Amino acid sequence: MSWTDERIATLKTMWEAGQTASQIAEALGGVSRNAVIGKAHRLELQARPSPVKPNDPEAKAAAAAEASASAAAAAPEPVATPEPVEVEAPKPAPVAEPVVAAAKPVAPVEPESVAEEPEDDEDDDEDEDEAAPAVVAPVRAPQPILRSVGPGGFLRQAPGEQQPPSTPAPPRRLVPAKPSAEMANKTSLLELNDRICKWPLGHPGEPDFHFCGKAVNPGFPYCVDHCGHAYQAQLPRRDRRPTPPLPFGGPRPR
DNA sequence: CCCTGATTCGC
DNA sequence: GCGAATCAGG
Repeated sequence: MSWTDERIATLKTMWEAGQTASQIAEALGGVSRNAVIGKAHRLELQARPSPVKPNDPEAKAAAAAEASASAAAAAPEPVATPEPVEVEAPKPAPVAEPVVAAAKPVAPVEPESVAEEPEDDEDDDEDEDEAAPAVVAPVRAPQPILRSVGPGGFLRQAPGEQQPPSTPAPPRRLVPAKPSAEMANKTSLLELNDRICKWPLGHPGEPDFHFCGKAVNPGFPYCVDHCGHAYQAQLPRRDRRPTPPLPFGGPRPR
């Protein structure tokens, strides 16, 4: 498999959405997790909290110098470091769980259809083109956004808990228009934002996979209807439904 | 063990 | 440029 534009776009999107390399690899198909990571680095996509990342430049330099034993000739070590600098930023571990993955790249689209955005480019905020069919914002999400609810695990989230999106007006990017009639009115991965329902419909990778796309129940990632599915009171074990509904329709035949 | 991402290095 | 092998933390 080669890195086509579509595949690269999917990689970028999913990587930035906080999907793990494994998930991305599986969604893309035909590539390994390593391939995804390698490609991501080559694309200079970067800086996802890594388990193994050394973030102390000093230590890193030292380690490097040590490792390359006789390599470097002159490496004047900056020994002067009066203040221990706290570089570490507290990073919330990605909670990416059964996160929804993969917008299957659809048919290539003709360039002219996404040519420009002529109108008044001034849209300093929430005046999103709600009804606008084609072009929407990027999935720039600081943290993994999508959570689903497993049969036993109920992810509760108080409305106040959710960070109000600190990026109200991310740089607007153009995404390909819906190339086919089937995809019209379907909300794709590329169109998710903070105020539309992210409830997945269908299965990732399938042609008609899309998201609910209705307006969210404020403070939640889903619309009111789907919040009803996602957040349920914990029932006593014996009273629980024998087959708790899975958000994605359960395991898929492989 | 499993997972994760980073890095290296032969191709 | 690509990705398997390897490393290393959780």
